[in-house]
Amino acid sequence: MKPTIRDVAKKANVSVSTVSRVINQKGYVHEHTKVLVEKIIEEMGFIPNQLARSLTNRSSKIVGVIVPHIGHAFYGELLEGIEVQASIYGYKIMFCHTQDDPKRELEYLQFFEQYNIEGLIIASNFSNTEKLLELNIPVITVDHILDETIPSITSNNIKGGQLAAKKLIERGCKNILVFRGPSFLLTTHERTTGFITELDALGLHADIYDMDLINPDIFMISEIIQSKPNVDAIFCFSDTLAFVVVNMLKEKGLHIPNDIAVIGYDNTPHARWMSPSITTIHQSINFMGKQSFNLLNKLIHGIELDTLHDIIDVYLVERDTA
Amino acid sequence: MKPTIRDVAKKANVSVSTVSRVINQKGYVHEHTKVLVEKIIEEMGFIPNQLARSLTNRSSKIVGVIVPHIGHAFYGELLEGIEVQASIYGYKIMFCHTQDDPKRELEYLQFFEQYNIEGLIIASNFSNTEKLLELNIPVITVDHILDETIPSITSNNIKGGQLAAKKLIERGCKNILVFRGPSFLLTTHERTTGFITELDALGLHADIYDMDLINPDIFMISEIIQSKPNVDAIFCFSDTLAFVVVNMLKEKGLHIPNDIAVIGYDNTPHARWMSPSITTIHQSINFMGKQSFNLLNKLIHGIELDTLHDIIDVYLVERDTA
DNA sequence: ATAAATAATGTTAGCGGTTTCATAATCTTT
DNA sequence: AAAGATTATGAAACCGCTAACATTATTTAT
Repeated sequence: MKPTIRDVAKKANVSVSTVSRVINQKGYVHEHTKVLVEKIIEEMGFIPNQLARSLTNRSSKIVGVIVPHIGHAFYGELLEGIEVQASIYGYKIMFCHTQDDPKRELEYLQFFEQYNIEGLIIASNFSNTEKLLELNIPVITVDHILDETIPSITSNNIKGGQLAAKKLIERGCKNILVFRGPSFLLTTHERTTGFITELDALGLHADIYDMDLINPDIFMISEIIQSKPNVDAIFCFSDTLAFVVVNMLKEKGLHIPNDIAVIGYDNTPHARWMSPSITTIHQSINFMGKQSFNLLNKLIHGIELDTLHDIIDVYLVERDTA
Repeated sequence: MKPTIRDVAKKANVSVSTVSRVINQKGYVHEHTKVLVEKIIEEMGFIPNQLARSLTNRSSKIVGVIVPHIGHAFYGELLEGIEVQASIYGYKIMFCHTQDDPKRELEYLQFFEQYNIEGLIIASNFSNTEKLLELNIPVITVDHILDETIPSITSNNIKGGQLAAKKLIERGCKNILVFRGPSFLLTTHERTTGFITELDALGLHADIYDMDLINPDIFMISEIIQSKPNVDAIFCFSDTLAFVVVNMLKEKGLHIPNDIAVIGYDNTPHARWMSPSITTIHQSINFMGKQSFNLLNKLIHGIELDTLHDIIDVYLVERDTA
């Protein structure tokens, strides 16, 4: 059986509170006894039971993270960023991937509550804002904004759209297609807005299509490209999409970027490996993850925020497709 | 403040033990009082505190998962599989990505212990087998075998190698290159063995190179291909690698698969989207994840195992590169 | 030297549950 | 109707730890 604080106390011939003081480095304890207790802790391999600790302090040192799909590169990287930062501050993360199922979201919210989690990071389009606020713990959202009052970390999607537009304008493109994401996402709207306003300023126009960013509908894409023979640029809202598009255009014998330019989004490794390598908008997903935890951490410790909604910078990575 | 079991008991005018019996559906409790208590639980929104529960039962309902990098598609998918299955059985998962740092592994092992995790799934090349066994909880490994006594879920890498070899032999390839993974991985050896034995049987030979499966060294690959002008097949141990290779070969104006055939490994989405689409060995990573949890779950509940080392089947996905 | 302040340690009551044991109420059985 | 079995409930100890409070030992100040 694992040794408890009482076992240690008995062996050290002191009271449990003294041992507790030693572990927590809190309150008075003589150097002598401190050394002794530490030696015995070491000897017995005593590890304080965090569950019991949490019960008394109501601080579990756990934060919850909700993502739609952990298997997707974006969320994996995000989670990695969050976890790295969390571990620095001694926090463990408990995660849930909802698969966009509101039932799972709710279920997990309960689980999290049962474990006294100290804060919650939401990267899914959570449907139940009220339940969230009932939680009475700090909550933040990442990559989207659920509510004006809930702090968030988002990417500068407007700038992302603008950068892409500027690049295409600079190339002299006039006949532009936008393969954007699903219209219910804030990111989709922001990128579109950024892109369109730049074009508008020059009286240019773009045809916009809603797509699945993760599992591109190859047939649909093919149809669209087929039906628009004189398009000279396509702005894709994910590298995955750009990837499929570039392959398709090459198949048709079109020269990229001379006949048609392509800009992707995300700067995934594949964008660099592709030939021609894909010009894309870089988002620091990992950094967003880190900042998410930092934000939550401030909230947990009652540190005042400079901004409720932090926006992470993006930049254009110039490569061979535009 | 969250209501506790005592709050419920008071409001229902019963003792805490009765409420406990109701929550756990255990022991005698009159139908009347049961209904009453349930109503009040509902009313007050009472959720039993799992931390307190764990303390008495020593069952935290948490399992730990250790992966090297959560940001990588393989581990993301694995984790997704594990989590889906775990949630079915009411288990939460706490994970750690070690970034191949043994210090982080040890650190997390301690954390896990503090939280009384009930079992541990290891997908990293854990360095400290003794510490692991000291843990006194069920441990399994996935995608590799750490120790003959530690149950595992692995992929049928030997068959994977064989399938690739058979396919290339069938195409009449004679001048074969293998871009495999790092030599310290079991998977690397198994796939190599499977591949080579098939070739050996026909007196064929292959040149083998060790590579980083995740961040391919583009320059090195290019050098090798350059220096071997009459190669007619390349077997890559990851789709990522195959991806880079295919792009490079296309660049050189070689026809795939007629001039040179390529087989990848993993069956990632990109393999399908690439043009030409990549012939590859499919591993059900998600399924491996599910099976990992199932295996661990059996161990946790003392259910006897049929096999200590379960091997998940693979198959060849025929596409355009071979 | 004595009071006051500080340091060192122990006792004990929780935290929010589960569980054993005791007791009371109800139902069988003969 | 009395004894025995079954059902229903409560009191209290305990899981492993923290923290408030009490107590004693040691300094420091006057």
